[in-house]
Amino acid sequence: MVRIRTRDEILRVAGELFTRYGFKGTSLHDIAAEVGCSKATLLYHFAHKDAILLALVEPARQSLIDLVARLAGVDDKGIRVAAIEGFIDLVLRYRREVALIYDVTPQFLQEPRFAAMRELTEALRAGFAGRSADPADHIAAEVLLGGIAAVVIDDKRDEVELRPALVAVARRALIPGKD
Amino acid sequence: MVRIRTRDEILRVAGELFTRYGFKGTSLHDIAAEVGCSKATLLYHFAHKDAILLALVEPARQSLIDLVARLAGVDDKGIRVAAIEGFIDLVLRYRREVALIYDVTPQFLQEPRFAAMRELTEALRAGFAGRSADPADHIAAEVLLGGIAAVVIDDKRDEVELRPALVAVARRALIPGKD
DNA sequence: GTCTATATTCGGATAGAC
DNA sequence: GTCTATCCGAATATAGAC
Repeated sequence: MVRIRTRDEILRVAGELFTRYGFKGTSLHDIAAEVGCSKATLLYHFAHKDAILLALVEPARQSLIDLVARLAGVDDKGIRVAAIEGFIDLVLRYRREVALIYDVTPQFLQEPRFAAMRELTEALRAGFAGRSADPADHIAAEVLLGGIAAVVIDDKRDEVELRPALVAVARRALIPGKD
Repeated sequence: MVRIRTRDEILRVAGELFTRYGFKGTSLHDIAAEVGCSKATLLYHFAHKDAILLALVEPARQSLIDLVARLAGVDDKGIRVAAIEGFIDLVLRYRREVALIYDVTPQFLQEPRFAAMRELTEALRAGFAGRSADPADHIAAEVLLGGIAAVVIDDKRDEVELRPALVAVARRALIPGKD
């Protein structure tokens, strides 16, 4: 039972170090030292360094897939509110993972498993824009998508304080006549 | 006259490569090969790799200092519009430099010359929030600041199309009753 | 000012014993 | 499953000739 615990411990430590020093700023040596094992042990549990990060962000990626699938079933009238609240809930739940993904972008967008991420964020963007074809709505959606992500990464406030403020600013910016 | 041209050429090439492959993704070898000189020549003109990037973003940094100084003289009534338009004009003018700064953040925020950048963006943030003390206004300002930066970095549209859309979404989001 | 050659450090990854 | 030892490549930076 020590076996499985080592793997979990690697993920825990790597998550902390990647968050604090960035992915490139954290070496296998750093992780091994903190875990109290050798680099070889790291690479017994994970094929390579990238695989550690992939494992860390996998739950967030799955949640994004679920959200996009759910939005596909929402009609045009409710799409903006559903996309805004769904996205904000998602990034607040996975703040650390969002920070990690932004840290390694765009390098990881070439990873096969992350190539599909483009389509996912594009679907989300369309939801923010209320499925409008107007470029101005498209741009506004991008501003909010990027801005909300930036805030959950940098801001130290907790989600209880952030959530209503984020929802409010997104609604003002994206839904006409709602302020 | 070849002397000064080599330095300029290094900056030109480094700007391209940093933009395309990122700062860490570009080695001195890469730059030297593209310029057609040796790594040693690079380090004759610049003390180290970081100095090349600092030189590239210096004009943008100066413009930000100027903008913040200008905003200090604007009264509360006009501060939000002045901050919004000033910031958007700035980042549209220095799109490449903004992308570079975001690429190397937060590592470079520890650089002495860039430590002051925190105060600068904080002043800008206060302007976006209309100098309000309400945390919700603070958060909304952060969303717009980060979102606008994200768009000028990623979006391929030209500034003629981006500028009015960015100003419009920022005004809707930040200035009550103006949509 | 520019070069070649090299020092040095560091990082990811592998081999093979236990 | 975990270790020690080691390899290999990459990258920044320096030394010294021209």
